[in-house]
Amino acid sequence: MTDDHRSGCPINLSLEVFGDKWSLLIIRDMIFGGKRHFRELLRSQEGISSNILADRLKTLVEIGMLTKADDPSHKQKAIYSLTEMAIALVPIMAHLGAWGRRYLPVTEELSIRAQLMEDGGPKLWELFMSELRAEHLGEARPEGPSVRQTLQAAYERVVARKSMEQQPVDHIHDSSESRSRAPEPKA
Amino acid sequence: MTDDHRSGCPINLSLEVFGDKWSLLIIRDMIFGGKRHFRELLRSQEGISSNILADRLKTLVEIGMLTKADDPSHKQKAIYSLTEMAIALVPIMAHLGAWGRRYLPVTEELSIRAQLMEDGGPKLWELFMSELRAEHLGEARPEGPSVRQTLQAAYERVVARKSMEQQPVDHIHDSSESRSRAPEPKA
DNA sequence: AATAGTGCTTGCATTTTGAAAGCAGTTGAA
DNA sequence: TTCAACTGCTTTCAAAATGCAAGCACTATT
Repeated sequence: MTDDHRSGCPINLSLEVFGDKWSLLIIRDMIFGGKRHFRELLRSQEGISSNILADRLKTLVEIGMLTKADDPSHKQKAIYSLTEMAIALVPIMAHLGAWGRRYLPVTEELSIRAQLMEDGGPKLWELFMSELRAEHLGEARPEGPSVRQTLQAAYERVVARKSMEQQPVDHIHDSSESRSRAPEPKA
Repeated sequence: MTDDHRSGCPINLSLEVFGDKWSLLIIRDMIFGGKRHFRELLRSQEGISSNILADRLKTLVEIGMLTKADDPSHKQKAIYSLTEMAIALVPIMAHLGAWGRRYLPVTEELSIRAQLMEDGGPKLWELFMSELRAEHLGEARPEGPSVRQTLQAAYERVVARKSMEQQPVDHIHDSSESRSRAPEPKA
């Protein structure tokens, strides 16, 4: 049972599910990064540690946002899949990305996907969701180029351009991350 | 300063702002409940404790989601106001509510607002946001009936109906909360 | 036979959360 | 003028969550 919720409010219940700093990032990496394995998810931008990842994956499976299965190619590999419950978060991800892009100090390369999602609007989100259903639930893959690959390509183009602009040569002498908003104070 | 973010990803940065169990509930109570004072916010459905509330309000003000001002009517009262940054969360609240309603064990009375928001769609959200800008930012109030009052009235109608349906008489003999989905197993 | 994965688990220190009580004022009614 | 109720918090201390580092029992590759 364990039906001890703080209240039956849908917003509260949603927060009980992913009101923490990691759960949504795992879903994000599965949706936008196409990650399916533990070790892949461990290499997140934000550096989740293995015990936390293990705990969250377990919880997400219990809740019904993910399913876990054996990978036929490797006896020790597990494959995690999104359920419809998790795929239904795509619009929320898009809104969160748009909101963060507008009000928070995002970097250009890590927010280009959010921008494309925002520009694409609900139609693109639906297409992406169909694609995810194909990948994770065995449905028929929609026609046309993959949304995830399109987003990924845009990301890589930004990374390439930025490394050209700032370091056309080969020696790296600075590691400060450039933000796409709020340029350096003039010291 | 304190620019130590885990990454410049907009979803990550959003979670750094309200990736916890309480911050969004405070915003929810201000948006949908019209609450502006500490003691009002303390009486949340979920029972936030005063130290957590104080801490979150402080953080939300620092981040720029809220502003704090003296209440002219009482020398010890503070009034909290939403900024545009917080008002821009209305669509996310709507999506979160819709998602929770679909996948989690919500109660009917606490999810009727979410249903009306979902039915109303982006047009209603925009109207609600205008109303909040009037209330919190001093802009001109949109014409027509108040969205919040409409939602509140619907909530009260459900509460009234449910208390009629289940307890037409006066003695209460059961305190189990009825959920609007997942009826009791037939034991 | 050695090396590089595989999904985790185990300690253990640090940080965050949470319930309860308290506090220095202010206000409104008797 | 006294007093109870109310104001936005703060303090205390226990419990829970988080996070880093290391390790583990395998499996697959070379």
